[in-house]
Amino acid sequence: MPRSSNPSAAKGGPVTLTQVARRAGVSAQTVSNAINSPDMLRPETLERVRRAIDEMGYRPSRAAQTLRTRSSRLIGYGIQPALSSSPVLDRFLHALSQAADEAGYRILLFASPSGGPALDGYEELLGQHEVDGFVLSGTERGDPRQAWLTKRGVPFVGFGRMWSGRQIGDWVDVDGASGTDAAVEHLVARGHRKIAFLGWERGVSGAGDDRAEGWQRAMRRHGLSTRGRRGQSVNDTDAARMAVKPLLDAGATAVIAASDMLALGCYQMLRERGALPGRDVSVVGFDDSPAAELLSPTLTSLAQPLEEVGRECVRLLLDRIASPDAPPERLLLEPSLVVRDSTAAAPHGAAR
Amino acid sequence: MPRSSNPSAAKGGPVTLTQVARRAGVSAQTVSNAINSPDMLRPETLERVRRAIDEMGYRPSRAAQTLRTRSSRLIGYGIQPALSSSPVLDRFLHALSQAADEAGYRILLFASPSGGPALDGYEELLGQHEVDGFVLSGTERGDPRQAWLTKRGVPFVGFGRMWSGRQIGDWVDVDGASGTDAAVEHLVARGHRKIAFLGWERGVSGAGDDRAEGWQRAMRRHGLSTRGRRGQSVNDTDAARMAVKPLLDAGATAVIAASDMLALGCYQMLRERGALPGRDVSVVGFDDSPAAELLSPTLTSLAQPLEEVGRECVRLLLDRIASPDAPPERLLLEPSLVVRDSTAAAPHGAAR
DNA sequence: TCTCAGCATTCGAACGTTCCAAAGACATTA
DNA sequence: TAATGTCTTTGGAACGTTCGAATGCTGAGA
Repeated sequence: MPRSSNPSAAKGGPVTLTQVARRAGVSAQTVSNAINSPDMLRPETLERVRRAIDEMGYRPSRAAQTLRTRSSRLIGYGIQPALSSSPVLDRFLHALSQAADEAGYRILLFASPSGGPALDGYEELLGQHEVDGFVLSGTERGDPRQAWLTKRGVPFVGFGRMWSGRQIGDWVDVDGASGTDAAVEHLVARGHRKIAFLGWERGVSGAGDDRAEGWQRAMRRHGLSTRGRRGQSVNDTDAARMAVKPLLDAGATAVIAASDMLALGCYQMLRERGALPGRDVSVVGFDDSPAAELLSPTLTSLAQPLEEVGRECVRLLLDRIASPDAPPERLLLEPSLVVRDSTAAAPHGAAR
Repeated sequence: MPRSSNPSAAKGGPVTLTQVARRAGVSAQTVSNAINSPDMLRPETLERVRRAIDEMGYRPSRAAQTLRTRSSRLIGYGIQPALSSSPVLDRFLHALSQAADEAGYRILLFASPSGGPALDGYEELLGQHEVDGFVLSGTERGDPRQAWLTKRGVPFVGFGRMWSGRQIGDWVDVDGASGTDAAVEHLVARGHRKIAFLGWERGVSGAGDDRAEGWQRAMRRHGLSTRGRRGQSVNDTDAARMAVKPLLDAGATAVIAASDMLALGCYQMLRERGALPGRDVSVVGFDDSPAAELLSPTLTSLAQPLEEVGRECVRLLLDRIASPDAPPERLLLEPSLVVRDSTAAAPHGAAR
């Protein structure tokens, strides 16, 4: 017999444990056991209970479970207004939500006001015992949240490491340096030697410095000079356009940008000079934003493994909830280079 | 005495209603009343109870409230992978979350699989009585969710109207036609006559057809011809680049695009022809995505009032929860034209 | 036959809140 | 004084689940 489509709406309120128990001819506790520790039951009884559950379309009430077990199976996430306008956050949120679902948890959103993360929202969710833990993102320099949560013994995981001071708590992050390093490898393999880096100003963004660092170390490893090959700009196509100019003037045959937005600025300057990205100068972006695929020529970019980040955030958080005193766990994941049309072999004669 | 910073962590479990009652020298019920219907208490008693609540840092347990009142004060939102890659959704989510917070509700996320909205997630949340209602977005032609939810009597509000068949349930939407109409007005006031529209293919997107419609009616109102002024493209800068070419060849001095992405394609084609957006040809985008401000020249674009949409979604949903049988309410909000550098007076001599 | 495990199941209580009905306090009126 | 009414407060039960301890059942060993 197929499960009836919506028994609970048919009459009265929702189906309860006790009703299922009556139907299966067992006690309520046994039905509970059938769900939570099935191997405690005699196979025959289990089968009978399961049939009753199925026929009646029973679903345990989350509220009652939460009340009794003191665990809501909810993860709090403070959503910030997209000040950084990172194309990453909403994809991350989907990945996070999916990973949580698979673990039997859900994401509970609350609005974090703009202008620095306030702690009020966290306090309120905790006070009402609504969540079992938090996932933080958009962590800034001197972010107070980690210390605050640690002090109260609240489980949390950050997406993003601490960029200043000592590390606190668990986190998952993407290894930006390793990404730009791989981009250099990719370009070197295609004959490029004069590889420039276009990033943000030094010191304002930990992630930005990290990405520059990877480029630098890979260049050094190949014995290539980085002098005069590093440009700085704010995250704005026009500023990027200007910042990339001296790099091109110095003969760079490839540019690695710290974001797709910056890469777009490179595109504009190249167009102005009558040069074609890919054919004349190779360009690599960072984040693999939706635009990367839509630009023409399509943009080679470093994709953050957001699904994996989401999965690992959930895993680390659940581990932390299970054992609050275990040593902190930190995970650095590799971005992957998505090669598209904006990178190709170095123009002949420019190789050295 | 200031409220102690974290009483519940100090010792034992969280503070309960009964503990507060004991301290204030009243019954538990009275404390409950102090919170839910304060004017039932004698002012003197109320004051005493309030002090106790404050001193002990009491917060009601959401789980117990939910169990007793059968209302979780949670709103479900099925988050979809950003297939449309609309820059709108994460800003909407923040607005929604904020509006919900202000009404004492919260947003509960669940992952909706890609490739069409499946109903499983909705079923599961309902079965466990986790949410009081849903907010839908990314509604497509023939979306089954509205009918399904209506059949089970579940409150919901859509962000986006039904584009095919008859309207079902409450919704809030942005009046795209009114937006493009306003864009035409803006351009006409600056002397433009040959105003083209670059949209998506007819019939694939209700919102797209709507935006075209507004352009068309405004043109007609001003006695301007639309023949040969409408271009079609998929949402891709390269396709847009090609699609806008014949429009420019036909002498258009302004282009209204159905999305910022399409507008970016216009920029590219203009650059190729040595023309400058704003000075030579005016361009208007749609959605006011973060990129609009970062392009150079900055892009005039139609901004959706997302904060208002979020607020109204919550309001309509709560109304629906309060009175399930009230007639449906539908709201069409106006986008606002954000004027930047890509629109200016028509070049002299091209005015007619 | 009796005792002792081991297993499967059940019983009673508890989680923290709100609903409902009833009790108490107090002033007003007959 | 007793009856009536209004305003404030209280007691007991219930929401649906899981915890901990206790029960009944079965067969092995003495």
